Amino acid sequence: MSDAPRLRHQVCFALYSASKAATAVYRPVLDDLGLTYPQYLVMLVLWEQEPRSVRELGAELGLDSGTLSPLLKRLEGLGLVERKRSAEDERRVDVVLTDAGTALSAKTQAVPQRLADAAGLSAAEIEQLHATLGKLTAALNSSL
Amino acid sequence: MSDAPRLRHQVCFALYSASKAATAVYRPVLDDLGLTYPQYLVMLVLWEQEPRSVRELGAELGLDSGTLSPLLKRLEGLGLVERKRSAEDERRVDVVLTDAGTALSAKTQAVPQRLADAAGLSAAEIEQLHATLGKLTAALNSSL
DNA sequence: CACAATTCAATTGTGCACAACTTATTCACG
DNA sequence: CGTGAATAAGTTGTGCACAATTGAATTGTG
Repeated sequence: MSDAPRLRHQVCFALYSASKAATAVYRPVLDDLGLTYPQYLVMLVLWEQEPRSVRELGAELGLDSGTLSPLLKRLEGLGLVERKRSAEDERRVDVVLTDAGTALSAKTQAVPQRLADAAGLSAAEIEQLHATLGKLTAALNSSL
Repeated sequence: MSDAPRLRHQVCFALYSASKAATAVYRPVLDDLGLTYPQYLVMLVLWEQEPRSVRELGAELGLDSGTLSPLLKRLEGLGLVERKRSAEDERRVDVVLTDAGTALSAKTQAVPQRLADAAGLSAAEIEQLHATLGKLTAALNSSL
């Protein structure tokens, strides 16, 4: 019996639980903005730079068109983004922010602080966690 | 523009990406076993101790009956578990392993090693990551 | 230039996550 | 003891994640 892998010993489960807990902390704040967590991630990418094709968004976030297409349709329904076929390459769909989408950025300043407040970790621990997760994700993705 | 939170700086996104990458590493192995990752988590709990009520499984995994009820129905369909109303408390449903469910444990020995191999982190780094994630999850969950 | 291979986005289908609600059972307290 | 509160599991509905497929546009190569 003790030769079976145990739940509490699995780093994988620790990641899964931490990720769920983090999005749960964000949820009430994002609810006020009318966004889900993945929608917020897409908006973050667009606030940094736009227009972005569906493919570029997917590369940044690690999501495919099967996830992004309906998500972007919902963001468009909310009036936050617009989608239009690229003129140069008609395969591409460029996603741009509307005025409302751009304006929403100002209301999200407090969002990351929420996690930091609830984390119960020192700035140094956060920093190290962030660095280790980055190394881990890169190594895991390159092993596929 | 630079006052907007940026994707790469968000620990939340690092957790989200790492968790997805970890389950992606597990996926081909679990596919061979005919399990999804959440189904594997449920089996891990049952291999440690059974029977378990739906509520107990949910408490271990942080999942509610809305997620577990259909998942357990699928595990039952695979012939790995059985569900029966508890005799003492007819509100409860006890989940027990079938012989096939118990036997499956032997085939999962190599699963966690897969992640360790692909992680590219030292044992010490893994250990520290695990500890930090545990602290973080506990703090986040208690802040809700 | 023709046309096969590739790329991009969308769609379909399965399964997970979670909120809200329903129903059945048990518990608590008056 | 009886009834209202609490608890357990299930269902419904929405949205995300991902595999597989489709169809349109582009690219590369002969």
